[in-house]
Amino acid sequence: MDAKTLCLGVLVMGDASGYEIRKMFEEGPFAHFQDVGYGSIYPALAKLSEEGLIAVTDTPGEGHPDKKVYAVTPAGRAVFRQSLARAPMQDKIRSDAAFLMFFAEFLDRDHLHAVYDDYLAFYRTRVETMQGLDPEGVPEGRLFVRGLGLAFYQAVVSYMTENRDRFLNAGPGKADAAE
Amino acid sequence: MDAKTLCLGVLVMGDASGYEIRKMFEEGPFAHFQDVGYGSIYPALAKLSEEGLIAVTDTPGEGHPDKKVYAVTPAGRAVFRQSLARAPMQDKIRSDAAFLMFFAEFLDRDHLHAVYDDYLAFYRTRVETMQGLDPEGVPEGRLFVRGLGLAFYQAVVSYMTENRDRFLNAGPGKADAAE
DNA sequence: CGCCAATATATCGGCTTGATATAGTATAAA
DNA sequence: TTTATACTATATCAAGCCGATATATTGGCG
Repeated sequence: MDAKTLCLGVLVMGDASGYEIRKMFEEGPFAHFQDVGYGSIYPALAKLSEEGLIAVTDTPGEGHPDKKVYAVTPAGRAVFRQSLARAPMQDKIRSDAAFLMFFAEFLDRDHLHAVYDDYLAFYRTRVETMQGLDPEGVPEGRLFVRGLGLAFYQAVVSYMTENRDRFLNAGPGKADAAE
Repeated sequence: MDAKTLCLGVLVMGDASGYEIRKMFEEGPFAHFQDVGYGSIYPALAKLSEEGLIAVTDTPGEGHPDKKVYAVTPAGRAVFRQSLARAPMQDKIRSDAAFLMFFAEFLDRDHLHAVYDDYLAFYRTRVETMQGLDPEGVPEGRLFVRGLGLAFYQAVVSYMTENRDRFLNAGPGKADAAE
């Protein structure tokens, strides 16, 4: 999904500024399956404006720097729906921590230990945070996706808790002591 | 993890060509947590060669077009270990299918149905494929990461199987029938 | 013999990424 | 009071990545 579609997605749920859009992907409901940074959001909003798919309202002052609030136009809504109608691309997972654990033999014990526990702690926090806020009255799609994310995080936490000792106490392996 | 480090990772396990490196990320042991395309691999191999971290051997003929087989040098091995020593970046998941399901109200029933079942079928196949090959004699790290990937895929399959009817038969929702 | 699939290398435009710059506001410590 | 820190907010940029595409050879199938 390109940045333009992601921005439209946030905006069909309600008006927002670039900064607020970013937060949706950093901590909000999209945080666990999509990501976009400012470097993609601002150019995307500019293009969407040019194309007449969103409308801007300038809001200066009000206890914050000037703010540009964007709203989807009917044309934007139509384009968004068309984007969703296309077959989705395959999921992509990028885990540097997994890559690192794959090559456990190349790391010294302490570092591996630290990485493992940081990783596990991170996912544990994620699970707790998600369980904490129990959404009500939201459309079925949002509930479903939240549950999917939670199931995924819980699976990681379970696996890593159960296999921690076996993995960390495995023989040193000695990748290549030489060099 | 940048393309150079990913290539080094494959090469420390054994000599390979660019094409073979790609396959490691397409179907091989890295397929479920990393990805690199030719557009990153070939430039990376060129740079690694320049820097003396890998060595090339040209192998023409032999029942295939000419082939360049790369091998890590001792310097390359050292650099690889240093790369692993750096703190890993946060995991990143990009799921267009999840984004689509999040906005289920915007899709017509048949399309949503089709997307759902394709997605579920894809993960079911993944689980079966991974269960099929039971690796023996591989280092603990590889076993552990394979198990982690399997746990994740199984969680997705379970959740999607259990919640399928609830999700697909939920009220139409009517995103915005107007327009 | 033609056709398709697999092997193999390589490039390129467009987009994303991560870092950084800039600046106003708010809170609280020194 | 001044300083520092954090948050809100927009914006840009180089470096690198992504997906598509070009090119060419070998092997198998009907």
